[in-house]
Amino acid sequence: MDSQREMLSEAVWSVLAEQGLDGFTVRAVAERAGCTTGLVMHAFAGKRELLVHARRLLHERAAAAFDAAEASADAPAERLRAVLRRAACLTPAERDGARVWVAFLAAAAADEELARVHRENNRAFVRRVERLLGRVAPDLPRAQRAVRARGLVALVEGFNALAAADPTTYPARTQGTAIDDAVRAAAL
Amino acid sequence: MDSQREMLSEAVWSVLAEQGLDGFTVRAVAERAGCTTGLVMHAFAGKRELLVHARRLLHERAAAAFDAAEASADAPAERLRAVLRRAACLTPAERDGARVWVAFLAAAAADEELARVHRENNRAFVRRVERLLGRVAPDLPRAQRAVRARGLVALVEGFNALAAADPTTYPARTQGTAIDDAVRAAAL
DNA sequence: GTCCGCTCGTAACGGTCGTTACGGTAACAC
DNA sequence: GTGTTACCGTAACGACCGTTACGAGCGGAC
Repeated sequence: MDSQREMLSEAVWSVLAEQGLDGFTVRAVAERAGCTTGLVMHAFAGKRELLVHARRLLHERAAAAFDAAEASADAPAERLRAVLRRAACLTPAERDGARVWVAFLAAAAADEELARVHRENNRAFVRRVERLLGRVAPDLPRAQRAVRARGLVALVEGFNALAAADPTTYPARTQGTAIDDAVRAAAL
Repeated sequence: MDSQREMLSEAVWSVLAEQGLDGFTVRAVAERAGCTTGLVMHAFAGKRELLVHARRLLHERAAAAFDAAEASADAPAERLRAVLRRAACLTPAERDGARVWVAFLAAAAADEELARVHRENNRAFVRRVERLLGRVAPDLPRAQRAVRARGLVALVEGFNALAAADPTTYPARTQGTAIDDAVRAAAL
């Protein structure tokens, strides 16, 4: 069943957010999901496939959230701003997502398939930002647009990584205004 | 001996850069250092202390490199630019450092002491950027300076994290020009 | 009612982990 | 030369890991 795989992937997120990569074991996921390792190993071929599915599902949900954020505004600059703010983890609940993201990134360092999934997802996000930035500043040369889009992505993901470990130094208000400033600067 | 602890910490970096957090075992570190687990456990009380020492040493070396970068220029804007470029991992050799940084960040999610060390180090870096930015734009209100400094730090660390996993999408030239643009925008 | 196939909990296996205990050995005082 | 001490390699222990094997339970086909 596919809904069970999704439920298990959500358990993976929960474990990663709470216990980090070290605490991510098949047993911990099973306990979090309220089942035993038997179900986990029945739904997935192994631990690696469990991680990859959770990573892919995370991206699918994020992409859907970005689509909704885009549709929530009309002005090009407002659309870009809405997507970037959505990518940033500004609420405490979303901060768990940032911890999960860092865990996936660290896991990708030793797993080529996870690294490939990460690259695909991040490149899709870069293309989205490039497209939105192209609407905001149509006269911007392609090369400059590529640089500025990557800068915006790095800013947001950097905030995510840093706020996951130190939310006091990187509160939501600071992230929000820094993102707004960066969007304004990129549009010039 | 203290030089042995440094040598072991360098072995920790090497293992983290090459095999990630999963490959970080006491045995792997010993093999990389050309010794056995006996020496490792004699030099450190346990695996956790080994990680913490490697993290602290990484910060000390980075701080020294930042001091040197600051001293390499006279103009305030140039100093800020030099420090931020030093913080970014632009050469292939430095990219290992970014992978190590991501691994430490992920490990800090489950280890409060590692998280504390990370926060201390990152806050020190934020203060450094704030101080340099204050020289570049003395009239900037304190609150705005705090926001812009954190934005610069997030940009650089975001580039590090993203380039560690996908150096093709985030080449050195792109990072460098994005950082230069951001410094210019922050100085206004 | 009976059989079958699917689901998933249970138990165990081999392996690797962090850590501990112990012994060999080299350097040094005398 | 001999005793002492600190260093560190060796081996092993208990714990926990991913994975496998197996069987109980159960709904559907006929």
